[in-house]
Amino acid sequence: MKGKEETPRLLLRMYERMYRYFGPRHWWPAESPFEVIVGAVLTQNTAWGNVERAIRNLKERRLLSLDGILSTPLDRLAELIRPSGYYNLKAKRLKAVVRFIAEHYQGNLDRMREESLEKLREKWLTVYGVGPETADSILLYALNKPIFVVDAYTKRIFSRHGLVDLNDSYEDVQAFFMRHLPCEVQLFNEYHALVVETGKTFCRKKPKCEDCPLNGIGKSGKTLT
DNA sequence: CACCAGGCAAGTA
DNA sequence: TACTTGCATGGT
Repeated sequence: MKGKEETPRLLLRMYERMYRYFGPRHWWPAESPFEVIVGAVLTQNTAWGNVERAIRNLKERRLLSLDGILSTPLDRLAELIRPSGYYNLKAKRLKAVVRFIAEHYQGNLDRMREESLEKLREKWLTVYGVGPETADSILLYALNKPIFVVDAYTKRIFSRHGLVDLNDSYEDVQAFFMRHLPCEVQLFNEYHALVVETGKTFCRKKPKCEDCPLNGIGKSGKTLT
């Protein structure tokens, strides 16, 4: 009864700690909403640096567009995105994604933005290669819809602090954050970006927990793993 | 050298 | 519903 009511303040304090440590992340790093969508697929279980090369390859050939990806043969597309890993798989996924945008919205992302968050999420989840995190990343970072993005770092960090369970489902964890945080696009944008930065910096194989901005906060004063 | 990164789908029990 | 496996490059 009393612990539940302070969760919102705790989550905001953790946000403040990360923000003061790292500053604004300026996510998503892309020049256009379409580039966000492509990046969201390419970064699946892949380091962002590898994605940047793949995106650069597409840009150099001026193929980073709906028509560009639609008209590029599958093998050719796979070759261009090779640095991002899983390239055969991701080439198919990119094709499915651009087909979806073309067929349902005439290739117009502004039109897509007019639909409700709930409807869009449901539709994106039917697209081949688009799971919950990719769908939510697109909704938040390409379409500016207020939804909280969960990833592996989110589960690691917040389960370590005793706020969620490691084997909670994606939607469980997402519901936790959306229940306790103000529903604001800008907050969700910065929050997830800061979680990823914190995870990358302190929560990898050789964690330097002693400098983590989240140390000693909340119920578990322990360090991250 | 092994291990892992801003997941997902398909197959199995 | 809840595991398991394949997908693959590049950095540490």
